[in-house]
Amino acid sequence: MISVHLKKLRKRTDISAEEERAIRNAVLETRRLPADIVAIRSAEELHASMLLLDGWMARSKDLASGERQVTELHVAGDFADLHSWTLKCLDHDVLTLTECTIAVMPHERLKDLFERYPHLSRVYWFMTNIDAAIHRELALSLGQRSAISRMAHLFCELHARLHVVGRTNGDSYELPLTQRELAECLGLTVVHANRTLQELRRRALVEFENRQLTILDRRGLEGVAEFDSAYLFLDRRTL
Amino acid sequence: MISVHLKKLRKRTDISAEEERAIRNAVLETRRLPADIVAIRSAEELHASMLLLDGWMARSKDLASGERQVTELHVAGDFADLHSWTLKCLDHDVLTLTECTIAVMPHERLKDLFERYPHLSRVYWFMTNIDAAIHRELALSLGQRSAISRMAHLFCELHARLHVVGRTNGDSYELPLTQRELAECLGLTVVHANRTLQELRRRALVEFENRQLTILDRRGLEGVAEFDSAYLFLDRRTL
DNA sequence: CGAAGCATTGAAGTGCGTCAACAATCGTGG
DNA sequence: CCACGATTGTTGACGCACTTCAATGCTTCG
Repeated sequence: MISVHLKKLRKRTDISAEEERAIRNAVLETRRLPADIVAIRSAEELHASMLLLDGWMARSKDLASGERQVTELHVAGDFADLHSWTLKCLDHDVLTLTECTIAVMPHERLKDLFERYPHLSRVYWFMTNIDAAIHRELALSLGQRSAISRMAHLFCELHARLHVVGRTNGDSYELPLTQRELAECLGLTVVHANRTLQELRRRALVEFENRQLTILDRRGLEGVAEFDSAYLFLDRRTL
Repeated sequence: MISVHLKKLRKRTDISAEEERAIRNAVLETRRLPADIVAIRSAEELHASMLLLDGWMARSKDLASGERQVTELHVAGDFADLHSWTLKCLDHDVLTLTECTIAVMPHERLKDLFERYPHLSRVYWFMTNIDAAIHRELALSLGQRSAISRMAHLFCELHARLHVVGRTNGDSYELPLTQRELAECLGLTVVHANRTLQELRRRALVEFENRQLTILDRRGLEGVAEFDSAYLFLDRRTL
């Protein structure tokens, strides 16, 4: 199951067999989490990071009024909170959106792993830098893109990220989010997210039924989104 | 001059004399950059990172229409693009907002530094994680906060960050941004940024004259902003 | 001193939010 | 298997925060 994570890493750089063993040995246990729980509460002290092997998670922050912003979605292969290993506690909650399978990596083991394998230290640092790049693209969306462009952009990004880990089916992929959750990712109200989605359907850019998102017109969708995958750093490199 | 950077690090963790020497030795040269230039263009190949010693810089991304979003402001002591050492090229531009003094740290030397001092590797990884936390707080602002709350939040954040490096004067600090640049940080138009600023003045929360920002009512401002400095990780820790 | 950038103001428009109702779907227990 | 309550999706009417456009005065600095 952890192979989905190695797939993500190997899309970007070489990981030796020995390094792979070391990564696998850093896993304390594999666990299942039910859907719709707060897996990590903001500010709570942490001693392990969670590698998401299956299911969907989200990082979210909220205001006193209850308004919530999802700052990043996580799919199979993502480290949901690798940053907790230096931060010790998080500035946001981590939620499960579906039932999830996670691998638990104690911070102690991560420390050993990174000291023993400086290359892996660079690889994972690189991965957290990609996370930050995703955050910046989100800021661009929330600050400057229209609702329809924002939503189109999210659909493009998720396709690209899921493709890396082999979770797409042509131009289609499973997207188990409610419109409320979608709205929370996009800084919109549910009502407007609904209307925006309808507009994307009306323009024959996407379909979204039974938790399945299908991109009908890739060029068109990417055009509306001004999507350019460069910020996902999908090219191979030496680290 | 690099002492401002060490100040920032030592606010969070211990840096030994030997480590300090190593950091200083990683600097190839110190350089001055004029105001209002693109110091790094997005996607350009990089071989060194820039440590900002004096002046203000900004990371910015823009859309085809020319609309621009500033994703982070940088002040004295900040690494403007530490992430370029694993990313090789950036997903955003780096601009100078004022004349700047920077220390150039070649990626080769950073690699040596981090391999020789795993502790520093963790320290700098931690710093990039703080950057990401700042990004997430920005996403919350852009997605959920009102214009006035966003602006109040930015003023609070900058005060906290400048305080760490000793660049505040009580509740006052130099803020050499035009209203256009302020607007680009906040995802607003210049006109509305102007009106929002006036509203903050009208409520006697801040003054902003001659590039000098003064917080008149800290509690009030933090209240409007829902500001909580936890996401800046200002406490000391062992890494 | 003139030109260019910057701050400010007013009037009018609009994208998205709010409120409220209802329909469709889903999960659960009887 | 159906009944049900709860969650999710959809629609309409209306309101408002922010945008757009356009003009004017104010700095700043060659």
